[in-house]
Amino acid sequence: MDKLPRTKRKRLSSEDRRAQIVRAAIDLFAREGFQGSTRDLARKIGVTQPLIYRYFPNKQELIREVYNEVFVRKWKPQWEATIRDRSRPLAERLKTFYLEYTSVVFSPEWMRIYIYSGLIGLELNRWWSEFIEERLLMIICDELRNHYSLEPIGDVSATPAEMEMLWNFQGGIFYYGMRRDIYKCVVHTDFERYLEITIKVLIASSASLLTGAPEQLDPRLSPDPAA
Amino acid sequence: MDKLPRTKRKRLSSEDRRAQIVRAAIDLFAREGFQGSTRDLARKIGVTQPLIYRYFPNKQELIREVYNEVFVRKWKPQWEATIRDRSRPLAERLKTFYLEYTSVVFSPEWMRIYIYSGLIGLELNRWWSEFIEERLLMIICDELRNHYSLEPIGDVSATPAEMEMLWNFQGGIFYYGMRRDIYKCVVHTDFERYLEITIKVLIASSASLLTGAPEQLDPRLSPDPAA
DNA sequence: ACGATAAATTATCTTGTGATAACTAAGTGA
DNA sequence: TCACTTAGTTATCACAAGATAATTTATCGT
Repeated sequence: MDKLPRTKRKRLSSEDRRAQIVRAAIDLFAREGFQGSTRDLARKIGVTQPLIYRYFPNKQELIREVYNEVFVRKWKPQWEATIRDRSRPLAERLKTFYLEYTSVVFSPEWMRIYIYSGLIGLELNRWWSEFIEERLLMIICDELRNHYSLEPIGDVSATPAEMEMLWNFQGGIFYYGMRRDIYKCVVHTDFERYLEITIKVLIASSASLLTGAPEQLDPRLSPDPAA
Repeated sequence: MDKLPRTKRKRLSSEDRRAQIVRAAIDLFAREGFQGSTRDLARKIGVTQPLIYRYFPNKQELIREVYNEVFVRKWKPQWEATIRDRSRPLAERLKTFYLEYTSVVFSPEWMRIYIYSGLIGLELNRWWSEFIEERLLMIICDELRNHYSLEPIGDVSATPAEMEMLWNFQGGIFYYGMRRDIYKCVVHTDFERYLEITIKVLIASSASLLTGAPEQLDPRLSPDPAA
């Protein structure tokens, strides 16, 4: 069919070709799930299908590599420092972090592959949830406690109610992306606004959870919470 | 192989067989996604594979039937009345409804098929999201406004901020089920407790959204909010 | 320029799956 | 009881997909 010019078309270095295959695989699997065929994959990058098997012993290994690329390599350790930087207000730190985080996570590749893998039973999602819990939610929990001047997480571990509150927060953000980017639903506010609201709700609800003293939820509609 | 006794093994009525096929298909597709084969399906119910094609012209039609069974037929219109029943406190109505609702939705079949279909691009999920928005969130919005003695939704339509707040609430509940039943993560509180907390947060956050007056979030940890 | 190395292709095997057509036999009614 | 209807089976096709072996050829060091 569309045979591209034969000359100058071949012989990438081993590493380049491998990287190219992984990139194309991410795109393919995000679109069609892991049943996307190696033939389609090969066609996408203009090589023959058996070439894939020079770089990956089987399809499973290719899928595993896609995982690493899409999930593991995209988590920036510096994010943890951003959330912990107490020279800035907590709400601001959370907003900064989540804008960066979602700029990675709110992509069709990330979300679709995440979900496909969860359904296919590859235990990735549980692993990722545990990762999020340890590396993100625990830190936020710590900062929320600090915000209300309570003991850090090191001393008293997060309560079930705290964890669920944080998961509710995290889940809501994830679901916003699902509705907007996967289901293509109409969302009612842009993400930044959504984030502002939901962060305020988080901080306010932990107020009552932690101190028993409710805090103003939405400053827009009431006087400055300096009271 | 395991040929079952030949006698007395055949001739279900057309309707019974059809229903049996759909039931088995729900189970199969929930487990393996829509690429689950008609052969596996037939084997499950002990008939030959071509028999499926006496009841469904092709696999797509079978999938469509699975949809109807799993989603459309399981929504109970009376749920809407439950939420609207103003003789009971709003928090109580919401809890009652969501306990019933999640007794349907928090099943591997429902959730997995929901997600598979969303990824496969069968527009079901968008359709369902719109359904939820119209038949559930709008009603809750109405009741929240009534709770704070504001105009009903008929007069002033839901604001973007209200819709997102409600989606955050709904999404959090959905995500709880995902983590618990699909990803098999450890959840930190049982669902009933989670529901109580999240309903309180919803009502409290709409307080400030609607009236500007914050409400007590968690009565457990503070004095009676009669102050 | 040449020959070794390895990148890439061709040809092919096997298996699984959606789908169809022709045939078989269980139940039912006159 | 016999024939008619139809639930169910057998046999088979076409094709897509993972995987392998044998072969070809681009490229690079000498």
